[in-house]
Amino acid sequence: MSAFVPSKIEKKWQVAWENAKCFSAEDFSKKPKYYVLEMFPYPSGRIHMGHVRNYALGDVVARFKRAKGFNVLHPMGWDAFGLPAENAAIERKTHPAKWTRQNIDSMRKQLKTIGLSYDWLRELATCEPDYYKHEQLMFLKFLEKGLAYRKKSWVNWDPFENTVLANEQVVDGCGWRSGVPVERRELSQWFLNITRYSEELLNSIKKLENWPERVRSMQHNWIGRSEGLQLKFKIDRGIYDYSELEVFTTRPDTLFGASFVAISAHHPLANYLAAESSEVAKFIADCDGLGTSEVAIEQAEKQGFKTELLVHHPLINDKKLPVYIANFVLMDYGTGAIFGCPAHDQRDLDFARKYDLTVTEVVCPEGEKAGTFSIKDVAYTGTGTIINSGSWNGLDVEAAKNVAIKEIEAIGAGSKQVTFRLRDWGISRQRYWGCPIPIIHCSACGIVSVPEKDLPVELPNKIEFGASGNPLDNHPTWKHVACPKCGADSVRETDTFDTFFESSWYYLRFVDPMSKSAFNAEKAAYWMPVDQYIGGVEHAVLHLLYSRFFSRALSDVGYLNLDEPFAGLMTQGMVCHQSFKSKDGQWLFPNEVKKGDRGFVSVVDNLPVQAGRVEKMSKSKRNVIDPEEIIQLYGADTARLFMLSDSPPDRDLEWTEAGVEGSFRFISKIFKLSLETPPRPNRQISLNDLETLSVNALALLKIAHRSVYIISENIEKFAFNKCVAQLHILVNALSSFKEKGEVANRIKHHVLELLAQILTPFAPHIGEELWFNLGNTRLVSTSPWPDVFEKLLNDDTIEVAVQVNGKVRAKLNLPVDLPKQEAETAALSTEEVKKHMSGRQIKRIVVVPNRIINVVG
RNA sequence: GGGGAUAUGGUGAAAUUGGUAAACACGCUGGAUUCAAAAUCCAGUGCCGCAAGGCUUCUCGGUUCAAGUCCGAGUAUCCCCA
Repeated sequence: MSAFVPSKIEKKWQVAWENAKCFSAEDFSKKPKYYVLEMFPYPSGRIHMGHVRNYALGDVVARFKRAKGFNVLHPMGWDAFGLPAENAAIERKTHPAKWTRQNIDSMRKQLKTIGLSYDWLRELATCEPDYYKHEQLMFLKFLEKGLAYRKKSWVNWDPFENTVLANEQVVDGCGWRSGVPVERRELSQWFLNITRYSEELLNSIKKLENWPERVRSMQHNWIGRSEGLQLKFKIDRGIYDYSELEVFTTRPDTLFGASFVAISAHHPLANYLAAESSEVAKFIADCDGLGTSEVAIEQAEKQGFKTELLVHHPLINDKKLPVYIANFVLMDYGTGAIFGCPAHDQRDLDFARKYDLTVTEVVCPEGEKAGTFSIKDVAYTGTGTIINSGSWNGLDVEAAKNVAIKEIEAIGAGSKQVTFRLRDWGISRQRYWGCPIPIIHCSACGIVSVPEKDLPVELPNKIEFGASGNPLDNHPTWKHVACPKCGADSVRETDTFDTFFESSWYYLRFVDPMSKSAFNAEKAAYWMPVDQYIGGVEHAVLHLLYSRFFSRALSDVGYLNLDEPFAGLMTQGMVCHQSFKSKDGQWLFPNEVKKGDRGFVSVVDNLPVQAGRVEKMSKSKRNVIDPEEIIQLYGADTARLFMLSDSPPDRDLEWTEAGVEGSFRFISKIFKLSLETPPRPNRQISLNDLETLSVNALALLKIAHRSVYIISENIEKFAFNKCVAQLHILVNALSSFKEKGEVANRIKHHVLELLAQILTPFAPHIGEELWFNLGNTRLVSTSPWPDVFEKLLNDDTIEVAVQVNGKVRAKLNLPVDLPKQEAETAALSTEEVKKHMSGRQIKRIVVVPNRIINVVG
């Protein structure tokens, strides 16, 4: 018998699929449409196991839906702009475009060895002018509608990468890629007005029923809506044009506990003061060292600078509060100014203790007495009864908030206000390898859009890297251009878009990838939304939120009519592997380690190796397995099957050698079955044949049809691990079916065909091989999903557990739906029940039909 | 500090949503085959016990004829937010 060599069959079927063009999506087909999309990869040069898992998951869905009669769109492309290409350019002296395109070529080649059912005709790469020219036009349309604008703003500056980072790209005060502490700088930046949709983006989360709850709540928190009061404090002696200071608070109920007012270091008032006092200026400069992330600011020690200003408390006559400039007040949240109520806010309390300010308790928790309750080092932020607050005393916190707002509104000192945590999206990046922003700066006309006929603004091909700063800005000629309005010498915008711009609309380009416009609106209406989107949970906030914003913004400027781009979302867990460290503390690759008699040892010197945690595969920890090697050794089907076995998709998966071997054994077993297929019978079996079958043949047939049913159900639920378990059950049943003869062969042939069909979404190559060896001429990848003989799903008898006082004492095979009376009789007549009930009275008998009989005594 | 998730054999995990806990797989043990090994096949495998039997879903308590599943309190790990 010939052994199973995956490379002998896999290539063959990949070519067959390509020749048959069987995975092409058809625009406007009569079949119902289904759009399944996996997050497209950054072309780093090689695929990793995370990709294999992601795409194996998507391919199960795509192949299943296709077999179920859907017109499936399942495309793949490349998120091709980004910093690594520039780093590679510096390190290896290759051009980013060349490096990127080579990477795409080798990754495409690798992906094709996995046998994924993509419509490759729709492939796109975001670094091609044919792609990015459309987003330049989108940007100009956003600009016309006020959805894009330019403002000076404080940004996180990564001094290593010489670029601006979004808040989300700052982790623990450091750049997410560079790991270098970020600084604050003020720059003119382009912004997209995502906050215009804050309320809408928040409310629509409700509609995303097929998204994981976890992602929905992360988006909810990220947008961060809060209701509160915006109120004005009168400044005791006005300064410049300031006679009032406007603050925002979510706790208007604590107004009587206010003991100071604090403004951000970037508040305009602080700027005025800095101009006059070098002390203030120095304090503000210190604050800038903090970065702009909320976490960094929160963790830093609270510091303030006491100004000479005082403000009047709006509700207490003659009460004046000092004004501080404080490092923990954010300029771009609310009004950039707060009032501090130390008793009921921890930051305010820390601040008050440090600067010796009064602490007045105004909320009394339940169980405390108004006269004796006092705050020490921990602020009380819970609910309770209002005290020390004049006429508000006795109200609860919620009621007091409403009263406070009403009273402040009545005296004209402020109004109810809704504030969001979500900020507008800064999209300017000081980089070469991104989409140029189609703007020209003219000294006479100001900011001028590049006329549509001049699009795309392409990146210059010749470019120098290495000097600090933006390579485009350093380019000798590229930025110099005549103003489209007046013809004067002008300069181009040299910033490029944040690469999240490209990924915010690529799902729309797949709908119509050859279009001269961004995409055809009818095609978008046909295909959108994406029915099932699959990718890593690390994009739970940014990419998904930006995409949700984009579909709305593009609709508002006339591209289409769509709110939510992704109807269904599935987030997959990480692919993990054990990590190893040598004696001298170096991380080791898995193939540098072997299992010895006592734990792990190095393959080089047999010295013991320290086994580390099982954690996400990463280059830095070297606990990586290269998919290409796995596919060469075991084949794509094995790799795919392993990815889908055991762990549910949303959980982390541990890559183990033993597990892969197991999957390989299973695929080999099916290969063996495919070599011993019975001859193709001259007619298919039908329900009429059932009575002529042997017990074993009927049992096999039942298992097969149940498998079809169970696997169909579980694919819909993404419980692919349960599907694989059921495939094992079916294959085990087939291997132990030893009957010979014409009838047995006909059953076996039928069951093997079912197996080929339900196996194909998971392991398509061996599926095709088996299907072909059974005598089929059409590809299994294009065959419809098999029908279930419903009749075979149920048995005549069923095993029922007999309990005495809740403990299982016996098991009975009873006819399905046996009347309760008869079930009781059957149970009571068993030896076990008699034994355990001896000397007891029967109090009651609980009968759950087809499940359980519980005798209580 | 707030919010959320998870906790089941040696391991990854199932459990028809309140009804026979541990399907399926890995690993392990024994056997067959082999000169030997690999591969393959057969059998066993939650724990304690020779057995009868008892115990078992992180811990403690509760509801119920019946709890992995529901309720209350706690512990541990992870994630998000501050």
